[in-house]
Amino acid sequence: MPEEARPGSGEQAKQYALDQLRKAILRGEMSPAQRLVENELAEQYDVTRASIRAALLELAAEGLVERIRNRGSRVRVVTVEEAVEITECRMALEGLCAAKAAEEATDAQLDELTGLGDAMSKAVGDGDPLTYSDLNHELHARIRDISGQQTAVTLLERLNAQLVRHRFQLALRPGRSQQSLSEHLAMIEAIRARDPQAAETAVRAHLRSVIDVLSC
Amino acid sequence: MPEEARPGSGEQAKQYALDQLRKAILRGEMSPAQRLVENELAEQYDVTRASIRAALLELAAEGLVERIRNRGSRVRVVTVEEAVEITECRMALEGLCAAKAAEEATDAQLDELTGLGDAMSKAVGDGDPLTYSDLNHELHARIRDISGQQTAVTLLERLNAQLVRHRFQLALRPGRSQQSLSEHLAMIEAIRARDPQAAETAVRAHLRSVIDVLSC
DNA sequence: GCGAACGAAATCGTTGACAATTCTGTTCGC
DNA sequence: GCGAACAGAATTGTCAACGATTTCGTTCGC
Repeated sequence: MPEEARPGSGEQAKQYALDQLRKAILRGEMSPAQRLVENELAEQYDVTRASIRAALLELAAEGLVERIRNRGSRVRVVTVEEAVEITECRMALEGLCAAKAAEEATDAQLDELTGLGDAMSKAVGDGDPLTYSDLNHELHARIRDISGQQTAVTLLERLNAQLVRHRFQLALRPGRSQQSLSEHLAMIEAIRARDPQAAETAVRAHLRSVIDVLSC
Repeated sequence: MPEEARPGSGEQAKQYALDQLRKAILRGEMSPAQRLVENELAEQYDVTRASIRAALLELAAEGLVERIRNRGSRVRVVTVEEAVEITECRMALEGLCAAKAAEEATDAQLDELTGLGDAMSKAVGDGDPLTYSDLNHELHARIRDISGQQTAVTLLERLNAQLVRHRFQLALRPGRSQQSLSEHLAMIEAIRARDPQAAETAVRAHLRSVIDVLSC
């Protein structure tokens, strides 16, 4: 355990604890369903229990941890059924974002998407599923940002955070990258054509295929 | 101010404070952008400041209040632009719910929707926009529930809570009820026909028209 | 030997006080 | 008269201790 003191004293303890905890959960450093005891975390991160408590409350609102009255907190375990539900919601919301992105993207932004597509093609060609997975995530994030739909962006970021554990599984399936790649390229092409309807359809088709892979 | 003591001592103070505050905000008892001072609220609801604090944190996560570091909390003011964004997200998510509802509704549930439609027609015929607005809300809620998509239901409930203030405005526009009614009846008809595609389209058309009314 | 009541340990919920930050009204210098 | 520095008040953020609830191991009765 590193137990390093936190850097700037001006930094707020609760925010620090929140960031550290979220990072740890997203990195998968907490095993699923692991108990999160407030006292232990307080000592580990060198903040008071009240700060940990506030952070855990916020993480619970984000859906990353589960709190049970007088019984403590655990990292939330997302079942396959929930992962499917979450992906269905992503389908709806990312479809919206893609349509708006197709309408509002600047030429520079379109070039950026094209570049991402090329990098993804290369990663698949090189047989590098980890890099591909990262680029995959970056592409979805860029489309969200380009849409300018702040409400949808916030919702999607929360939803995605809950899927970290299922993402690994998905990325490493043999043959998955190839299919995924063509779907992603279709998304990019539709946005480049500034065709909202086609962009939405492409994103939905892609996430539909993610759901199919998830549920088997 | 009633300043009544809370009923069961076994009830958790934070939960009590959270419920009371949420209710007060949803009822519009807090004027927009009103400052929410932790000490005042603590005294008003007869709980400690820590409980109020935890409740405010949770409400902030729900998007009902806004917190600024060292400056306090206010009830969040939803601009028209944000209301449009929120309604766009509703369009995506309620479209999903309607499609699933069309697939999974039982006969009894379909009858219930039909009954709601009849009541809505009657309310419009009677020129009773308030009752109509309530039924409107109930219909959307029932469709959500029937879909069984718990993730979408949770997201939608949060989004809807943020729109309370804009709902009144909308309901009282002259002639609005008639158009809204026909859109709602179309939604019900599509679900009764167990046609997911049509149901989604109908819901989207309805919310698209809500957006049009909102933005002018 | 087995189940139910009991008690100790662990953990969360709550409390009141203290420290840090921000805002506001005032005064000083120009 | 006007803007900047300053002190005071108000408010939030943090802390350590106390009280309540749940859990788990133990013992008692049958």
